[in-house]
Amino acid sequence: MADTLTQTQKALLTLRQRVLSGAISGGTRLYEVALAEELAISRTPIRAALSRLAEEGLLERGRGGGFVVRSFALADVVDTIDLRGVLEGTAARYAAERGISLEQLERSRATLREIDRVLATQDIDMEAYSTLNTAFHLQLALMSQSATLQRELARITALPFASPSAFLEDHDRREALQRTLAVAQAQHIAILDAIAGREAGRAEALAREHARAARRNVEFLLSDEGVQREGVPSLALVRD
Amino acid sequence: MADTLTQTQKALLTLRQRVLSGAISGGTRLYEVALAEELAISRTPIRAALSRLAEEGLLERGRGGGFVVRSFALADVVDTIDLRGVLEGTAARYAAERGISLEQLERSRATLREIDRVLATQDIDMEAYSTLNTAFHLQLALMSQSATLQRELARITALPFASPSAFLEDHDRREALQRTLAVAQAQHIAILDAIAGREAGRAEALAREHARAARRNVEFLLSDEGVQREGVPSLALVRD
DNA sequence: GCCCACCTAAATGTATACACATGATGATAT
DNA sequence: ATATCATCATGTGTATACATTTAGGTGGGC
Repeated sequence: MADTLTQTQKALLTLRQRVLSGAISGGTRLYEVALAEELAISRTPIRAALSRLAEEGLLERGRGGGFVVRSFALADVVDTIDLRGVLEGTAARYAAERGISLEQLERSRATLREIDRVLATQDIDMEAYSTLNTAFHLQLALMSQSATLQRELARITALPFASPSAFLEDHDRREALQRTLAVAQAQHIAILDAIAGREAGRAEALAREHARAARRNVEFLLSDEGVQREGVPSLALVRD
Repeated sequence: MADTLTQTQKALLTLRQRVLSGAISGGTRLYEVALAEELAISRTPIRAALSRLAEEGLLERGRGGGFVVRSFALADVVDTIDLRGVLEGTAARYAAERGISLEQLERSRATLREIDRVLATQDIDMEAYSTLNTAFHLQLALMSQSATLQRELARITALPFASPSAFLEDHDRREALQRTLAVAQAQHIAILDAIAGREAGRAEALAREHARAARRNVEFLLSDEGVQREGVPSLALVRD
């Protein structure tokens, strides 16, 4: 059967979920034997899963073997979001410098039109926005025409707090959210416009600034005025 | 005994060397059983080694399991070097924005003075230069005060052709080499000067341009006028 | 009282037998 | 002649027994 999950895949899904949800806190060492017993899976697939989680950047290899859950301070979160901005800025610059096909341009414009449609409604469908937003950022990576850049962006973006659509779920105040999304969409449009107009420097600067909004969001959430961090899935693995 | 290599380490060293040297060409699939027989090591440590090489970016996981040696086209090489420039540019900018300690500044200045000394001799000690050059680039990463950035720079730099000291071994013409190194050293000095003077934009631009020199070097080596690629270790895993 | 060596428990490292998935091959029926 | 299905070869997936390493505690000697 093709839909049967291997033991490695089961372990991978379970452990990834546990780490991302914060069920296992940063710095915790993961012992193969303990996990094997608990998940009723032998050590071999557990090791394979741990190894892949290390590839994803969720675990670190400890000295003398073993794996430890990676621990992220606020500074790490901010730096990682900024780094996404730098990489997306580079992607935008490449897209502008190298030029993109009419098909690519039209596809991205269509995505932005759909986002406009979602934002026009009174009660915004956040899941739809999130999907479309992620799609636009993915298209931006593709427009760079650099496999290297796509790869590194995918790596960074795999961290939940560095994803382009992080921190969208938890806005308690509707009007603040609508304003934020309107600004973000204006930046999307400007980035694509700069790329279409071959304005490389402008495209890069805009994409950097776009990520900066996410950074402000985090800083607000983790400030005293922010909501409880408990309710924010993207921040589950961030330590105090 | 502490100096005894585990089987995994043996396999890792052997396989890494084979991939880096080009003994196994890009796109080749690596079979566990074959490697296990050949290296007289059981499959378990072989798998562990392959997994770590995938983490290092030298192998890719194939569909349906298995590992394949990653294949780099010229475009990938150029993009990766450029990416190093972008990341080092960001490191330089952070260093300038955030400020560095006097100890850090003096340490880097000392490194640059040593490079000056090496370059002043008639017959340049390339190994000494390479070591010092690598040290300076490492210090630049540290000055960023961003663990995230340090991590990503280390990842990129692990690829032989993206290392700051790549392509130093194979210059046939001495005077061209001396000119290249003099320019590079001038850039080093300017970058550190910009950081010390808190000139963030200048620091970033200079670090980017510094990587561009490596890019020009590759493009020359792979052009018709360049030497045979065979003699260039850094390019062993680059495909035609 | 302190330090060093040894011991032990608990962890990872290793080998290997077997299970399972997949794709190639060839025989057979239509 | 071709399509289909059984069979087999070859790969990874999994479990498990055993080896090895190492950290920590405990004892003895100085």
